[in-house]
Amino acid sequence: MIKIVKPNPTHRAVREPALKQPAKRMSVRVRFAPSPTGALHIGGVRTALYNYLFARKNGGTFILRIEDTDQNRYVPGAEQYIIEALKWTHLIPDEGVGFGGDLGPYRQSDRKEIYQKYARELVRLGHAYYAFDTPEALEGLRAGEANFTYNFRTRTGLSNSLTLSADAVQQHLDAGTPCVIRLKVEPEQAIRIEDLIRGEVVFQSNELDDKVLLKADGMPTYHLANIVDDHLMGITHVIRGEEWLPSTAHHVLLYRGFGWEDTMPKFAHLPLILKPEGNGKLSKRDGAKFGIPVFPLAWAGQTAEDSFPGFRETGFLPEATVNFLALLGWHPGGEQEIFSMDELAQAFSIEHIGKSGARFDYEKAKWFNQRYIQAADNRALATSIRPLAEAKGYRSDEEFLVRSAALMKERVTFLPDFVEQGYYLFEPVRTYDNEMIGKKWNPALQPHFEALIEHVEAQTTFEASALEESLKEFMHGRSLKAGDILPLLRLALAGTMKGPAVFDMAAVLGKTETVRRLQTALAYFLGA
RNA sequence: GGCCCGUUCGUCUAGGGGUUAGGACGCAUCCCUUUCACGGAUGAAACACGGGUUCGAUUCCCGUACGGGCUACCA
Repeated sequence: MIKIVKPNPTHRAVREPALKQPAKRMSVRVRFAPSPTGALHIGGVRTALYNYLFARKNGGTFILRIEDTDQNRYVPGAEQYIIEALKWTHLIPDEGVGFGGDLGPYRQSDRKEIYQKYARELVRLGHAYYAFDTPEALEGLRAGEANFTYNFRTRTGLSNSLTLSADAVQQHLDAGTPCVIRLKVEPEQAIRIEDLIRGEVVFQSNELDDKVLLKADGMPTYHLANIVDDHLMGITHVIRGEEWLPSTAHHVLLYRGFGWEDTMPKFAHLPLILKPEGNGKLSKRDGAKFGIPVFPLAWAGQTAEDSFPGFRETGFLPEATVNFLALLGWHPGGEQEIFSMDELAQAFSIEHIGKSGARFDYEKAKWFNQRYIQAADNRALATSIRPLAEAKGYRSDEEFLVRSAALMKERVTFLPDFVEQGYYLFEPVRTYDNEMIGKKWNPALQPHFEALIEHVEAQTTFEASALEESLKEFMHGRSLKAGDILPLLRLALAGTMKGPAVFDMAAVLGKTETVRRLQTALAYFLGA
């Protein structure tokens, strides 16, 4: 693997192109670049996953860059949330905020001066210009004409360094008049993009507006920051959501303007994740609407409306979450459904990413989780169950949890189900299935049941198969059918007809507890 | 409105000029099991529509419809 060492970009002269190596000889470098405006949406996790898998597949580098250039939308804690979410899903960046790396800083608010320098450079090169129009003035224009755009047609009648005299511009700059820097889009150009997922996409520059590159507060917009950073960080492939496709033409113009087109990254625009029902892309509000998590981790916002449950808290295993997400919009062909992270990385290719939006299928997500729980090691499950048991004040010793996990793993969907559906392994029966008791119990059974309790009490070993053998012998001796006694035994131990094999439950519960439950149940049966 | 993207079972998808259009989730039935699950088997279920091109289109091209995204000094 050839590692290209680059000098610190902040010390580099602006006009020098940073990277001259042909793209094909560079090792793959991809970035996940979320904005810390709140909890990371599950779609964002999928974007991170695809970037991660692409990097892994190609022996490349996966970078986390925080795009916090909008000071108004900054949400405290969001950055930490993003990092924690990536860790939970095992999408560990090789470089980035919180992960080191030589091409930082990786937080855009820490790179403000860099963008300003490049923005001015683009003005000098004639591909950008200062604009002094106030936001209010532009709003007024939009109010008058709904389709108003700041472009090659309208800019000649507006207040900017293209229409003002050099002196007037200098005066404004000296006086510190608030201004932005805009991209100067030249008309009559066709901009072709070779998208790795969609093929050729063509835009006409006449349709494009003169995007703001540097805002009046000195911060760059996404468009400028993204190009400057991708270039300085040596990004080879931009894998991002489809919502960015329309602005990619502007991005290409920026690469051209800076003279970086020969090292421009390749683009791959991912299809969106759609709502479970109805139209449109999955949004955070859909979580409450459909009663499903749409975030990897729970998020506690300022208000109840801004607080959301997460996959983790719902009881999803990270591996199942990743597997589910990976197949939402991508499939390698073939008939395999269950993939480990290594297998995903091995099988991954951008060519197999679908073009159309993928509906968020929660039933499928549940199925994956169930499969992963079934396949999980009992001891690993015990570790996951322990905090849940402790939270309820249940016993949580290793061996007991391991045995409980073994009994319940094939009938749960989520981690908390172990202590909720299977609560009777941890605490006495809360409610009995009266309908079933009505069907199975009759007073004539009382002496047999009493004898059963004695019989159980007399057991020397308390292991499932021995117990089963012994009880079957007991029933045979009294001419009782399994159907006469076993359902009642189950009801006594669990209160419900659902659950693990009775003898397994008895063994896990232990003799003392089993006898106690039989006694309690008998009293209940007699009273019922 | 304008620009851009998309459309195979209900859902996620495989496939690709000639296939009984394959798999998975979900659903239904059956088997296993004196519980519930797991597992196994079977079944119902799809190429949006209209024109081309072609001996032949679900597959290629063009329209239409429908869906989606973008259209900020947000990302």
